[in-house]
Amino acid sequence: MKYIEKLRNSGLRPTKQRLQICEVLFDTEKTFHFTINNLANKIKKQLNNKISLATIYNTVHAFEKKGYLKQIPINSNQTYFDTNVSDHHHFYDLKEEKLIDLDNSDVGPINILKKVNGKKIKSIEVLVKLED
Amino acid sequence: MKYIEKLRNSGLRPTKQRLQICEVLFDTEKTFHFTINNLANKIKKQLNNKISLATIYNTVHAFEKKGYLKQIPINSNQTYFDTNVSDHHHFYDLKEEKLIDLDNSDVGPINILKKVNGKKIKSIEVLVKLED
DNA sequence: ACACTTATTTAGAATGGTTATAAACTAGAT
DNA sequence: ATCTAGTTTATAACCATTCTAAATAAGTGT
Ligand SMILES: [Mn+2]
Ligand SMILES: [Mn+2]
Ligand SMILES: [Zn+2]
Ligand SMILES: [Zn+2]
Repeated sequence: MKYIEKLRNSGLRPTKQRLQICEVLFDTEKTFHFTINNLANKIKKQLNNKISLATIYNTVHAFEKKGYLKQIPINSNQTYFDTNVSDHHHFYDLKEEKLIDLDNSDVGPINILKKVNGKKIKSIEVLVKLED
Repeated sequence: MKYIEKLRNSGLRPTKQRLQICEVLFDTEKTFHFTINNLANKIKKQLNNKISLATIYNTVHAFEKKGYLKQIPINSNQTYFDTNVSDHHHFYDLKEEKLIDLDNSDVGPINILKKVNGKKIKSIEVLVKLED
């Protein structure tokens, strides 16, 4: 399996559950945005065996910490994650409650002129809300 | 009282509770960021009478809907609000878990090149995460 | 293959921010 | 003063997320 090495190199044991979650998350043509609930449903459909919700939470957080997933800052009752971990931004369609990727090239270069004493910039994220 | 008209014009009855919350939120030199929990504590300290948590939630949401407060898109277990309703952006200090305003002039002009069929841009919000 | 250690999975309980409920109260209108 | 719709309130319910602790599985050494 192609994810075994990736997991081992990250200090994560390549368990059956993690490998299956990898398939659901990363064996896709395109990257996508999801909530834990979305992911649990997708897993239920695609896989024959059950993975407990606790494991899904654990795995998503482990992958996020290792940089294989990104959390998207957005106000929702559920946390949104992104399998696209490159630097990029988002449209948020308020009516559809859907995220749409904005490549860095779709947003002009962003220059932060203000500095904060002793802190450095870790990330810059742009959220563009859309209405009809 | 200076908030009575403002509330009436918004179709909100100027109740004692709403007027007091207005004072706590808007009778300040500087604008600030808060969670409902923050606000409830501030109210407890500044006021002699009690305002129920339900009323604080109701009022904050009513004010948000009327445009007197802004919700800040950020990943936290609590929702953050802003008494600064002008177009502006934020630093988020990951260690201190604090928001810092970024004026529009602190961020170069942002030009969104991508368009979405039949949708128009409602807002553009930049979140700059800070680490040590 | 076996024993041993440590990581992981799991069901279910607990947590906690937020929202819903429905009864008491109040502002504004007549 | 009376009426009506809006508001406040205590409390319950909701529900995404985290915690717990016991069972299971992976890795390591022999
Ligand atoms: Mn996380
Ligand atoms: Mn709201
Ligand atoms: Zn994305
Ligand atoms: Zn602000």
